[in-house]
Amino acid sequence: MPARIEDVATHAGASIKTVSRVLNGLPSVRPKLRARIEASIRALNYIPNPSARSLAGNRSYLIALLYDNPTAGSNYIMELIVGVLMACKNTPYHAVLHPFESSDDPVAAIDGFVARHRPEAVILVPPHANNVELLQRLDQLDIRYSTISSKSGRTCLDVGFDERKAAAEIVRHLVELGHRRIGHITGLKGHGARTWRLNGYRDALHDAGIDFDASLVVEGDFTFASGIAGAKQLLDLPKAPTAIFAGNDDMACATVREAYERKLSVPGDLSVCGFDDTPAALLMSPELTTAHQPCRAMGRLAVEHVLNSIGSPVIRKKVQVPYRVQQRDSTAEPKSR
Amino acid sequence: MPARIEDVATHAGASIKTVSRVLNGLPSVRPKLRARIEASIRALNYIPNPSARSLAGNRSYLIALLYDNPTAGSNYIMELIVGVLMACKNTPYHAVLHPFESSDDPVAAIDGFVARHRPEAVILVPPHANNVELLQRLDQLDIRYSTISSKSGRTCLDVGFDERKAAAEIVRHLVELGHRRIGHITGLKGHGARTWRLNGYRDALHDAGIDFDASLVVEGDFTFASGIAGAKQLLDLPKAPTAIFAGNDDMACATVREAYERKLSVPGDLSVCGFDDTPAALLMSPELTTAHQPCRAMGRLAVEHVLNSIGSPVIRKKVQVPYRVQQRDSTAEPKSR
DNA sequence: GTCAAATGTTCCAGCGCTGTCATTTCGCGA
DNA sequence: TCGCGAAATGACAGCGCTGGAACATTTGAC
Repeated sequence: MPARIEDVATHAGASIKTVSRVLNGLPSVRPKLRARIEASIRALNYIPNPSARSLAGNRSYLIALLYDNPTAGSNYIMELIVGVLMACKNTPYHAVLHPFESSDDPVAAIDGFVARHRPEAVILVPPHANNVELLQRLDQLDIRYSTISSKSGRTCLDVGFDERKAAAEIVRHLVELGHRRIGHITGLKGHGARTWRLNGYRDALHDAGIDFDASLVVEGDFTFASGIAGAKQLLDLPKAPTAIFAGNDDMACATVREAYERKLSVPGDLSVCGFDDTPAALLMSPELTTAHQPCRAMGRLAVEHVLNSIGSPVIRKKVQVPYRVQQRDSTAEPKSR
Repeated sequence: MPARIEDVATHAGASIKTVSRVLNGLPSVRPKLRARIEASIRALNYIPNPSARSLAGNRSYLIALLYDNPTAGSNYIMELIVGVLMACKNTPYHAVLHPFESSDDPVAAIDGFVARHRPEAVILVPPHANNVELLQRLDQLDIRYSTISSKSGRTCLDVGFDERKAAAEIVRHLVELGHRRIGHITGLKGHGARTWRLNGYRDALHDAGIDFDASLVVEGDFTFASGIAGAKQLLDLPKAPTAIFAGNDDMACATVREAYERKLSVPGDLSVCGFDDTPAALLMSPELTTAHQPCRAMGRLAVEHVLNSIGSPVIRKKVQVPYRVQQRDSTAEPKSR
């Protein structure tokens, strides 16, 4: 049987309540007693019983991670999870994963989930992070949350990185290589990522004094299939682009595939870049030039910030983590300049 | 304030204890009363307080998923997690993820984890699933566990699929295309996957009446880098193979890369197949022929079986799920036959 | 119709901790 | 040295549920 708080109290010659104070980092314990109690805790290898703690304190010590049901290869979520778990490690909090379809009624899903687990904090990933109704419901329930890369302004606390600047940096890299006709396959409408990356693309063109050509921007939805369609559309253009900036890595892979189908070499005949730096970016041949999305850091920060905000009034702020553009082998000078 | 068990009892005109029996599926409640109580539960939208339940019943309702700290792109774990979460959905159990380095002292790590969370069941993924010391410790602690694809015979309950047969099927596919010189890049020593896949390779050669040629089998460790090294070694052979069966998809991707470096076309000059069917297999050009590893199903089954075994004596059995060989575009007839 | 066995129900204590509030101790100035 | 207010400490109830024992009711055999 593991040690209980009572055992620690006896061992340290203090009262249960005082031990509790030490455990919870409350003030009003003299340093000397505190040290003695801490020693007893270590000596007895005492670990508070989480259930008893939750019950008595009416707290769950739970952080929920809400994300869309991953279809396949959601490396993004996996990395985020790693970051979240790492951040929880040295806290009494513990993460509960809750994947759920954005197609279901999200507010009802939240209500059910909250009733069941009573999380003290929630972390939301797009698309849920963009769902204003959902965020409002959480505010109503007085549950602190932080979002990852939310495009919604009303978010309580958002962690992300400057996707617009990263996209611009990628496109600038293409411009510097000598490309003038640069295509873009966009992400899915409604996602912040779509807008930011598209805007970054436009920024870079503008900075380089290249006129925006609407025919060089085609609609995608972040899937491989949409990348194929987008690449076809761009490469069928009377004056095809010499480089394509795809809105994410999957669509970039699709673009490479379509280029190969047309016997175009990458990067010889066509430069391709993606966005996200998924593991596939390194497995591809050639390795994909892309922007590295710092998922682990974002997960970690989301946890740290949201835990800080528990018990405090709602703060609204945006936190940005550094990103990195990975120049690899899928981009090169255009053949004819 | 949410409803408590007492409210349900009052509402249904029964005692608290009887409601508790209904909640826990215990016998000794007349169908009529049971139905009335169930109606009250729904009417009041009652959900038992998990902390109170755990505290009073001295149970945690926790299933731990132990895995190695994923370096990157661990789609395998992600899919497993999805399966595990799905299986927990309609049980009172809830999953705790615990990634930890296999290089640390695993037994100490387990002891710490168990002390903190007191999981009622544990699911282990390789390499931890192969760690006999770890499994013994869990037996000592009287914690039921199930393993995924463990190569250890002493495992309590293992969920996997017939990797040997799957590998043989892949190699047979190459043989049927007309290949006679088929190379193999192995997995990391110590992993069951390495042995099973290698044995499957040998089985298929044997069945086809092709003599085993040790020079066609080179050491890999499941990483991309080792795949490059392995492919180099095989393609440098005086009589290079016309097809390479890599021990996993990452090494297959590396083989494709190395082929491209040498201006060999895939599958024209060299057929390549992998194993696992990671998302990258579909993003590659050409799409990779590979064996689909049914991770979700394995995660789900592991949960279901291990939950059944809680409270019962240890059962030792192996459960196998169906796999699927995905024939795609990275394999074709050899050029010269 | 009777009685014992079987089935179903109620009562009560207590799981291990925290919150409230009463009590003790301390530090400091007079 | 004493007295006082503030800080430190402790006693106790109770969080919501389950387990076991005691009690009540039903069932079935004769």
